[in-house]
Amino acid sequence: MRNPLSPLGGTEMEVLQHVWTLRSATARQVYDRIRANRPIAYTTVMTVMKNLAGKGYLSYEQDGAAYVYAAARPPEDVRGSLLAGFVEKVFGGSPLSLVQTLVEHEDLTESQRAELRRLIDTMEDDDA
Amino acid sequence: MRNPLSPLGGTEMEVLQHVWTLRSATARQVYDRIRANRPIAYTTVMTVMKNLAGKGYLSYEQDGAAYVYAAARPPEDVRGSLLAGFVEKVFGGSPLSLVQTLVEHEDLTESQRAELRRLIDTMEDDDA
DNA sequence: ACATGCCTACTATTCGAGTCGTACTATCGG
DNA sequence: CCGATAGTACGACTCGAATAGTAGGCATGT
Repeated sequence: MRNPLSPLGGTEMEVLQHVWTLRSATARQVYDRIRANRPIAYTTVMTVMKNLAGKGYLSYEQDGAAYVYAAARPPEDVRGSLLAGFVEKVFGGSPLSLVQTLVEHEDLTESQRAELRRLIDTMEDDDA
Repeated sequence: MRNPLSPLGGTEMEVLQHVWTLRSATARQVYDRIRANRPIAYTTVMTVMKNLAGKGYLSYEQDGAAYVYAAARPPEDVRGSLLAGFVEKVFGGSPLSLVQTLVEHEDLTESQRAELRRLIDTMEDDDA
């Protein structure tokens, strides 16, 4: 795909999420966690993690026989980049359209909406 | 890609956006609009549009020699689905994390943030 | 009638994500 | 020292998105 909507595929994101959650993880750990949800081969997880390392999303260091992977870039940066691309390509660059769609499609609870408001208030306080 | 992050690629989204904007469009019209931004072959646009029709995103009817394409699904539905998948895969299913990242990474102007607040207020009014 | 131009149909190629198998290696308990 | 266990390296194959070339059809003006 010469022009992907996202530079990361579904499985790559899945692996990344697990590593982020665990802070640092071996292929085995990630494999076990994914396995809890769906079938996948151990070698597939390994390959994906190596690819992610090759793309600069993960770093690793050797611990005995195994590699221990950790985030090479702050999760928030990665999410931010992905989000920016998504807003651009799906919502024509309008973050507001995105939020509008979000509140219309996702069923937010009362408390979630309150939280959302708080978030925006905080943001405005920040640069006030 | 057996497990894509998004069911649509970058060029497919690009074409879709143009058709949505134009309400209905021929391959030629979309081709011209994309051409204004980057080089692409006319036949590529045709192929993509046909693919999108095959996937149920576009419909078409014959007008003389040419096909006129139009949205087969409401843009908001499509955006909603894509967004839901995105929230799930990139933000672990938390719309709030997404918004948080949004306000931190996108440089929103004062008026955009005000608009954002208004959006949420409206939402709460709606189901109150 | 015919060339010109625009359209479609069909086909092909490339590339990356996803998936996994096999073979090799290293570590550790006994 | 040796087998079992667990890890790595490497390679292979599929599929879909992206890209585009070529062939053929149908109008229209001269």
